[in-house]
Amino acid sequence: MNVRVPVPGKREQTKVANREAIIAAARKVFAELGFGATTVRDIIRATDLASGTFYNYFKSKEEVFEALQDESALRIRPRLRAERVRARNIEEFIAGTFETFFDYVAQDRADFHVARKNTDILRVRMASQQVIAGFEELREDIKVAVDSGLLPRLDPDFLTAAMVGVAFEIGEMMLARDPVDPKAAAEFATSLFLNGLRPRP
Amino acid sequence: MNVRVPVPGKREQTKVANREAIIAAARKVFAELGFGATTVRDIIRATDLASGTFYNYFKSKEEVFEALQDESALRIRPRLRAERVRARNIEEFIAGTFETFFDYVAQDRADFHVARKNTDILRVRMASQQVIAGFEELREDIKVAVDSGLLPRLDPDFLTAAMVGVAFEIGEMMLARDPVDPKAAAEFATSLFLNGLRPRP
Amino acid sequence: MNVRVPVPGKREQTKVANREAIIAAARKVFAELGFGATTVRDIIRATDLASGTFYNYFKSKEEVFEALQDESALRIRPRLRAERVRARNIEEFIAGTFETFFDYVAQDRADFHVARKNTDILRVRMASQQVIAGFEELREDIKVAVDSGLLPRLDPDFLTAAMVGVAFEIGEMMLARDPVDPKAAAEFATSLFLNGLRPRP
Amino acid sequence: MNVRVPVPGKREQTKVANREAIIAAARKVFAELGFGATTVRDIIRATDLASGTFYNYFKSKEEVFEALQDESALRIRPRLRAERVRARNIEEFIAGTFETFFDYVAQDRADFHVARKNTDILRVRMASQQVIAGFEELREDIKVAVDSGLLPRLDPDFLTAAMVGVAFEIGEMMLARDPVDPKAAAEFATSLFLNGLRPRP
DNA sequence: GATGAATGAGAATTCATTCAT
DNA sequence: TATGAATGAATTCTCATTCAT
Repeated sequence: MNVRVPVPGKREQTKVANREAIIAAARKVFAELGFGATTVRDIIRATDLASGTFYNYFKSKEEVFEALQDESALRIRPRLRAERVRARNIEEFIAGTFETFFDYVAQDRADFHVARKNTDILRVRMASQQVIAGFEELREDIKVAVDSGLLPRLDPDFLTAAMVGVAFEIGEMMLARDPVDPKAAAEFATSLFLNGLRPRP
Repeated sequence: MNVRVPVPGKREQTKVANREAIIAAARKVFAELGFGATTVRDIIRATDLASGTFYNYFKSKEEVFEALQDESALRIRPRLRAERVRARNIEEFIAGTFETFFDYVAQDRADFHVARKNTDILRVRMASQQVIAGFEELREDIKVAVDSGLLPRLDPDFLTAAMVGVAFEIGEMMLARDPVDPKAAAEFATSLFLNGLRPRP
Repeated sequence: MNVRVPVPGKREQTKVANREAIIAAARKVFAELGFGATTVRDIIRATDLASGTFYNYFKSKEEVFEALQDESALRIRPRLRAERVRARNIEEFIAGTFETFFDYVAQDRADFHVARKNTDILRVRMASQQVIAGFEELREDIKVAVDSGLLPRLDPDFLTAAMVGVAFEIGEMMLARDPVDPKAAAEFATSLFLNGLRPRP
Repeated sequence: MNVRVPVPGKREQTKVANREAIIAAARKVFAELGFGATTVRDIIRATDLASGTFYNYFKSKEEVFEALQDESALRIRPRLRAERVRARNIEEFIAGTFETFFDYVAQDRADFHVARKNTDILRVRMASQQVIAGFEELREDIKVAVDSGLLPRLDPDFLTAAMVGVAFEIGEMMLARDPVDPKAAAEFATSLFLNGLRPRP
C-alpha cells in the first residue's frame, strides 16, 4: 500500500478553479434569474465545463447556493464581529454594525441581490449555515452587550430580529437608489436604533 | 364518457366556490411545501377538481400565489390603514401599526408562514400586488404624517423599509415562540421605534 | 359531490388500447434487445405515444415486464392446471403438462424468448407474480397428486424445480431448431420423467 | 501531483493481483446487486484501485462477468468431465455428474447465485465462453456415451438441456434450504434421470 | 501503469399545458 | 364548463470512458 502525500499540482489547481468557476457562475445566474427559476443547467451553461462536472463538486443547486452564501457570510461576518467587539459604547455598537453591513452590501451587490426575480413576486433571503451563524453571533454579542451594560436590558432575540430586518430591508432600498449611499443608510438605521423617532427633549 | 349523478344535499360547486377551493388548497400546500417545491399538480390534487380545471381560474401557480397574497393583504390593509388614519400622535401611529400587524400575524399564521420550507435554506417573502400596495400605502401615510408634523422629518422610504423589515422579522420570531405573544412583539417594536435603545435622560 | 358512473366511452377505449400498445411494444423490444439492454425510451419509441404517456400506465420497465409476463402466465396457467386436474394417472399428469407447455411455447415464441440477448451472456427468466403463482400451483398440484397416490412419494419442491428446469431448458432448445416440434420435445420430457434413462426390464 | 511513498511490508500490487482484485470485487458486487444493477463504478469502488485502472484490465462489466464465469467454469468443468470419463455405466455417469455439480454449488454459493436481485423479477443465468464450453462438453460426452451404449439412444441436445435445467433449478432450490444438502439434491436428480417417476415393476 | 477528474451522451422522470370528450 | 389523459420539452442525474498528470 502506498501513502499518498498531496503536493499541490495542476490537478489540485484545476479542482479549486473549477469549484470557483461554478460558484461564480451560480452567483451570476441566481442574480439574473432568481433562485427558484435557476436550474443546474443554467449554472453549468454559464461555465465552460461539462454538465456532469457540476456533480463532482455539488449535489444540487441548493448546495451551490449554500456555498455561495457561506462565501459571502465568511467575508462579512468577521468584519461585523470585529466592529462589535471593538465597540466601547452603544453608539459604536450600533453604528459600527450598520456601517459595515451597508458598505459590504454596496460593494457586493450581486451576493445580496440574489433574487426578487421570480416574476417579482418573491423575495428570497439568504440563510446558509454561515449566514445563520452570523445571526447567531449577532445575538450572542447582543447578549454580552446587555450583560455588560453596553445595551439596555431588552429581549435579545427581538433586537437581533429587528437589526436583521432593518439591515436587509434598508439594504434593498439603498440598492434601488442611484447613487447607492451606504453612509446615508447607516446613518438612518443608526439614528433609528439609538434615538427612535420621538424627538428627545 | 362518465355520467354525473348529482347527489342531493351537496350542492354543485359554483365558479366562485371552485376558485375559493383552489386558493384554499394552494394556501395549505404552499405552507406545507413552500412555494418553490409546490407544483400545480400538488394544488389541484388537494382539491376534488380535475387538473384542467385549474386553468379555467389561474394561469400558473404564480397567479394563484398572488391571488392568495392579495386575499391576505386585502384583509389586513384596511385595518392597518384605519389605525394610521385614526392616529392622533406618533405613539398611536407606531403602536397602532405594530399591534394590528402582529395581531393579524398571530391569527393568520399560515398566510404569513408561506415557506422557509425549501430545504430550510430560503425565506420567501410575500409581495403580491396587494402587498406592494400595502407597502405603498404605508409610505404614503408616512409622508402625510411627516408633512403634518406627526412624524419627524425623516426619509420616508427608509422608514417604510425599517417598519416592514422589523414587522416581518419580529413576526417570524414571535411565531417561533410558545406562546405566541403579539402584545409583547408590538411593545418591543413600538418602543424601539419611539425611543430607540439609548436611555433617555 | 357527484358520483361518477363509468360508461365505456372513447376515453376508456383509448386507455385500454394504449396500455396494450405499450405492452406489445415492450414484448417486441424485450425480445430484440433483452431485458437489461432495453430502456423505457426504447419501448415508447416503438409505439406512437409520447414519452410521458408511458408513465401514465407503468412506473418503470420492470412494471411493464411484469405485466407482460402476467399476461403470458394468465394465458398458460389455466390450461396447465386443467391438464393436471383432468389427469387420471401419472402418464396423463406428466404428458399433459409438457405437451401443453411446449405447445404454448411454440405458439408464443416472443414471450418465451425474452432474452439471451445481452451479448449472449445472460439468460433472463420470467418470474412475475403470475409466473411465480404458476410455479406455486404446480407444486400444489404435485403435492395433491402425491397424496392421492397419483405420483410417487417424492420431494415436491425438487420435483417442481425439475419440471420447471426441464420445461424451460428444453423449450429453448426446441425453439432453436427448425422446424419447431413441440410434440417431440414433449415426448422426450415425458419419457424422461416417466421412465428415466435406464432401460426397463 | 502526488508522491507515492512505498510502505514496507505491503508489496506493490502486481498486474495479476489487480486483475484478481477486480474479479473478486465483481463477484461480491454481482452477488449483492445482481448483474443488471451493478455498474463498473460499483466494482471499482469495492477495490482500492482507481476507476481508470479498470480499463487496463477489462473493457466492460460484461467482460469482467465473463472472466468471473470462466474462472468458475474452469474450476468445475474438469471435475465434471473426469467424473463422466471415469463412468463405467449409466449410474456412474448420471450420479457422478449431479454429485459433483451440487457439491460445487454448495461450496461456491456466490458464483452460482449471481443474481435474482433485480427487483426479484429476474433470474440471470451464467453463460460465458467457458460455461458454454462446459455445456458443449457435456453434450459431447453424452454423444459418446450414447454411441458406446452407456446411455440409451436419445436426443443428446434434449438430454443435455434436461440435465442442465435440472441441475440449475434444483441447485437454486437446494441453496434456499437450510441446511444445504447436496447429497439429497444429487440423489433426487439421479433417481429421476435413472428411473423416472413411474414405479418399476 | 496508475490515477481520478472531466466529459457528455443519454436515461429516467416530471410537469405545465392542451384538447377531445 | 369540467374532465383527465396525452403531450413532449425540460430537468436532474448517472455512468462508461477518456486522458492529462
